[in-house]
Amino acid sequence: MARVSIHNRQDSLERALHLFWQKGFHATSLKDLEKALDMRPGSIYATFGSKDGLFREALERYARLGLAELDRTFQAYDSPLAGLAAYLRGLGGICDKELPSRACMLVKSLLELGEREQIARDKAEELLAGMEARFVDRFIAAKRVGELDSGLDPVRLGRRLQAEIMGLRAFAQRDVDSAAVHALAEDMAQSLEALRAEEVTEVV
Amino acid sequence: MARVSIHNRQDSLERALHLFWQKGFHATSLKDLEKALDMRPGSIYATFGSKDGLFREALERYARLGLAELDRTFQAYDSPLAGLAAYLRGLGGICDKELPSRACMLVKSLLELGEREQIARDKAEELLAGMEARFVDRFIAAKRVGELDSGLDPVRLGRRLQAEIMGLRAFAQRDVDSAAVHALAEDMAQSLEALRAEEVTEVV
DNA sequence: GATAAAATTGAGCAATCATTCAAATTGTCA
DNA sequence: TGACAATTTGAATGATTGCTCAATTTTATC
Repeated sequence: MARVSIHNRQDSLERALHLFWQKGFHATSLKDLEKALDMRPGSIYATFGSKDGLFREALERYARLGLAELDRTFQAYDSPLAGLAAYLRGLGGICDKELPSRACMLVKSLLELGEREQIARDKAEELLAGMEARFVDRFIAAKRVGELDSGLDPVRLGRRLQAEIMGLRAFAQRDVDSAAVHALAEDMAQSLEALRAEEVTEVV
Repeated sequence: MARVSIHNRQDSLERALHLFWQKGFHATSLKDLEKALDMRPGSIYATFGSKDGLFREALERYARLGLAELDRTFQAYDSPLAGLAAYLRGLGGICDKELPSRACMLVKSLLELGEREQIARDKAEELLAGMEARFVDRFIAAKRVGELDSGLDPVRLGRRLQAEIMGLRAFAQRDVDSAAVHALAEDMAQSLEALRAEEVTEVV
């Protein structure tokens, strides 16, 4: 007994995500969003509460899709270390894709947002912590199957990997050759594979 | 035969740099700048032309100071590799300092600025290219003195190092323990030192 | 002290910002 | 078909944006 919405929430979020990822929070105006979502201000506010709220939901969608891709890569490899290396090598092709930005949206948000957007900032931090946890988890798995020397700290390795990926994608945001980014990712992947304990190489 | 300025240009730039580095380009308003520089809009525009122009000059100041610190570190070490590693370890203490931001301002700008601020964006790219060149130069020097295997590519190593630093500082922007950042920098420094060719270790 | 030139002021500009809300619209169910 | 309620609309809000410029102030030089 009521009117039904003509907009699909996930589709709207996808469009908003595209804009926010490309232009950042501050440079994306409500006018931009109105056009991209084909919604008038009232509808946007009735649906998402505020620009901040819409941004936060877009952030969550970004992280969810990113984690899904991460897991998809990991599941394609029996070896945890090989999965991580494959993910890095995949990022090497980031310049060849058509993306709103080559930099990670979580990092862009972390660097852009200040105290005035504290809630969204906290959300970005939380999602980054989730990504870190995923990396740490893979290093723990690698240790369990004997791919990693028992002296190495999975938490430290996970953080290091996250920092490397942040750096790779920030570097890729520069106006550089795709080949340079491929080479960079390859170097990072090889460093990661060099962690492999030599005693169990036959497990690969 | 004319009135003399009461403002020191470098001092004004330092204050503007502090604000821009902390809040980013978009979140820094002219009102903020007027207060920080203790200048009225007319004076700011007469001196720097535009918000964009002021930002660009602040960026240049940031890069100039950064390069100076880089060189200062390098000059303190005879070994190029040791100098680079020391710079990395120094960055590990970034959480302990009082800075407008722990992230690199060039990276913040690279990620935040879009087509509408193309000129400032190009400036950030140019300055980042200059930093990369400095790193490459050190790896070339390391190769010359035999610290580096002749098979390694200094350009590739320089880019890798820049990406690592970008990642380290982006990671440090997260709400993490200072100790985690110290450990991260230490790990990166050790990876760098692992490049040292074993035949000439006595040069250190 | 008069003059000229440079520097500074700050009110005010048009444009844009995120946001609100009363009114209009639309689909559902009785 | 009529009534209800969720949804959408878009004009209008007050605040803020970057910026301009005529008027004023200041100081060196004659």
